[in-house]
Amino acid sequence: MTDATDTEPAPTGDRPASARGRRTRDALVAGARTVFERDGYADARITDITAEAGVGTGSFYTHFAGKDEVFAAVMAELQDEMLHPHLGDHTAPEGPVDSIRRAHVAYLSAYRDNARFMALVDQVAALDPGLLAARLARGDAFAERNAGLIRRLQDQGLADPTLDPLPTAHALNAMASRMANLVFVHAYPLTFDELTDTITHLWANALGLAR
Amino acid sequence: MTDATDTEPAPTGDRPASARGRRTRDALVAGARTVFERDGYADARITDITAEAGVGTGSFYTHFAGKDEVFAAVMAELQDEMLHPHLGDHTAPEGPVDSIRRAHVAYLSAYRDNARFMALVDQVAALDPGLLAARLARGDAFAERNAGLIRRLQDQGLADPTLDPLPTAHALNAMASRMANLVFVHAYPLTFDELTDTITHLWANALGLAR
Amino acid sequence: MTDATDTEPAPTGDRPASARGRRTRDALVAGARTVFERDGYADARITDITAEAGVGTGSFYTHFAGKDEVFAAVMAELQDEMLHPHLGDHTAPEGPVDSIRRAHVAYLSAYRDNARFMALVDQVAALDPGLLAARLARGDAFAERNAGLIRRLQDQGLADPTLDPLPTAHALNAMASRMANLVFVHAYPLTFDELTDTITHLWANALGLAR
Amino acid sequence: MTDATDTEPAPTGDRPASARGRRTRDALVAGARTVFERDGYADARITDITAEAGVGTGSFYTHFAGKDEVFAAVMAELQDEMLHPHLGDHTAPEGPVDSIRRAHVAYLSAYRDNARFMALVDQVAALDPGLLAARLARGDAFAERNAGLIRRLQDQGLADPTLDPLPTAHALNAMASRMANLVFVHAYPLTFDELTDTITHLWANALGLAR
DNA sequence: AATGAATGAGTCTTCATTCAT
DNA sequence: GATGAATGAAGACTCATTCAT
Repeated sequence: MTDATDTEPAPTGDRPASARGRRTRDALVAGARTVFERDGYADARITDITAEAGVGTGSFYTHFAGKDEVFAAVMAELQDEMLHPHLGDHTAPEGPVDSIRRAHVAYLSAYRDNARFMALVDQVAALDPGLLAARLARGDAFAERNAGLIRRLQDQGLADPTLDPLPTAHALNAMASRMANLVFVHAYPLTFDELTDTITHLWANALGLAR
Repeated sequence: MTDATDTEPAPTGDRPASARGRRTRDALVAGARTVFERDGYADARITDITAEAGVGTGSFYTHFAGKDEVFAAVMAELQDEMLHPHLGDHTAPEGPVDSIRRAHVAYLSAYRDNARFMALVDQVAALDPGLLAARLARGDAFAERNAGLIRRLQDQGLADPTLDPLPTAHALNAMASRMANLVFVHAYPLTFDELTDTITHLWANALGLAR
Repeated sequence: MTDATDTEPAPTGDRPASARGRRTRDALVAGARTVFERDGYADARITDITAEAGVGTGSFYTHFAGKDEVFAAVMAELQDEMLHPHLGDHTAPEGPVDSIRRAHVAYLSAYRDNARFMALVDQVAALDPGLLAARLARGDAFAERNAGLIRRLQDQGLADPTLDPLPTAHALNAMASRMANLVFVHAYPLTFDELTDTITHLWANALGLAR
Repeated sequence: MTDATDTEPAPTGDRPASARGRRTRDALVAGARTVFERDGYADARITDITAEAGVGTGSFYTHFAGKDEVFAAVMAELQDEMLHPHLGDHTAPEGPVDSIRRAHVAYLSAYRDNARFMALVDQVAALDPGLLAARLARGDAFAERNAGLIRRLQDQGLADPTLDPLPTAHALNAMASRMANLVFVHAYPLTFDELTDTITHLWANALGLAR
């Protein structure tokens, strides 16, 4: 990765040790998010980010190696809010359709609240190989989780047993995330509830849960 | 409105009149596609495109106003192959599931054959407002068409009557196009047939066609 | 050296084909020489060179990849004037001491006329591995040539036979070039004739030509 | 001249009073030498030097005003080892040729042991007016000393009386120092003894000592 | 006296676009 | 219509230096 001549301190995504450093870094991440959402990834200039953060130009490079790295930092900040539906605990008193609805309400709310940036993530992932890999890995993890649920529903005789759980999970997740994009980013005219209903309904039908 | 000094030819997307002009323009579109697929949209330089096309730098501007315009020209080239599933004629002797499968085989084949560029279209649409509008409009048209089919199936008592046809069509189209992206662009391990089966199966289930 | 992804036109030291290109390149080389002599190598800015040449900033990169390359071009321009003493034809009617004097007069005149730049060559060679190699190779070639003369004088019984010709040639060349530097660059108080006499005298003595 | 706001400590080359300060300064000088020898003068960064020294960035400026000053400090460290040949005492029992040889053995050994840094001194002298003056002054002093010897040898009838002692001393010193550079820095293939012999031989011949 | 994060002036370099030939 | 050298605005990035702790 690095060789003997590489004596750079190599800024990483790590939080800085000192309180001052942490403050500057946080300001940069916040400023970056503002600028990214306002100007998009390609048009965001480093100096706009530092100006927005109220720090000097050079300070950017104390904390990040380049635009891609701040972007990753902003993404990381959102990680927890941004979990794809993982359908909670299927043994809850609620039925499977309720589980599916609840998970999507959580996911779609998070997407709605961060819509501008979520759109960017899709866009930028296509440009940056590192981000792309991370995003695909995350998609795999979500699908794995949901595939587990599907498998259990099949075992209980509740879901269509002829579906291959993993590809099915991928496909249904894709449906949900693209619809979120369409509605929250591109203002497709659907209320939050209509969106939730549509997705829940289609998941339920697709898995053959309906009766 | 115009005066004697206004000599701008104002390049359009129109085919040039002269044979020489047409040849140059075609070379540029072909070169652009190669370069876009190789380097992506953002990293594609005008001079790379002209070099690939084997024409002079300046000739680019005889035919296009900028990168976005060549991109649109490449897209136009693909337009016909690239129709989303529009499910043919539902009165055909085949059943509705067969119609759905046939439409997706057509769509997925086209996507597979142009995977690299299709990925770009998604990417670039997010960058360019003009392209975005065009893509959304196209998505709307596809969805409208499929919504018509769904409505007819509902009228015939074959499809779940509680589904709202238009949002449903959008959602199921989104599922298909994202899965195509996942498999053909990001090499998700699914054969062409497995992909077709999965999507057809999920469409059928989601619409409640299954018996 | 280059890999398959390297599609750059890669500007070289070659003269450009078009007359316009040649004019621009010549202006840049001339401007570079002026700026280098005025500001030194490290302090010479690309924009100063282009301003001096009366061309746009970008034009620099049409012709050179960087500061080192213009510098090499300026050096090449001087190559012919800047031959180290190669002592002419030893069979001339003049005696060996006259040959030595004549060669040094030529060399020292050239050095004097280009003193400012010659000083830079020494300086920059130490910074740039490519230039260093070129300079050492040139020094080797000069020494080889003079070693040939020394060998012939030894064969004729005129020069000290116990001297190893090649190291001797290197050492005496070094003496001449450093003295030229001292006098013409650092203004050591010696007239041109005094310098010529001193060097010629020391060469003659060192080779054992004196009687 | 000074007012209450003038609190600058004005760092000098002086050793600091406190033991801690002395330790830091010594570490910086040692680190600077390492970095200079590794990266050259122009590419040596202050932060590289402090990192190498294991001290904070700011500490550099407690002890030095800039890169040129550390460089001078490293040079000063070498001063004693680095005396040009000053030919000892000509009244020693040994003959003049032996004196010359002995002096060059001392000089060349010192050069060899510090070759990397000696090369830098030449390079940097050309960049920094202060260092240049110091180096020229030192060269003058060495030449003066050797000119004294030459004068005495001439008075004793041992050396060519037609040579002007001072320019001669400069020229022969130049020859020795450039050959040392060629052999020890640029790896010209000559053993230490061959180099010593060549230089001693040429000095002796040039001064007309031979018989 | 030491620290190291912050600073921003200073350059290099790229590349879309123009236009004389 | 074609050409490709010229252009210069725009931004990324570096690193010597400062200064609050």
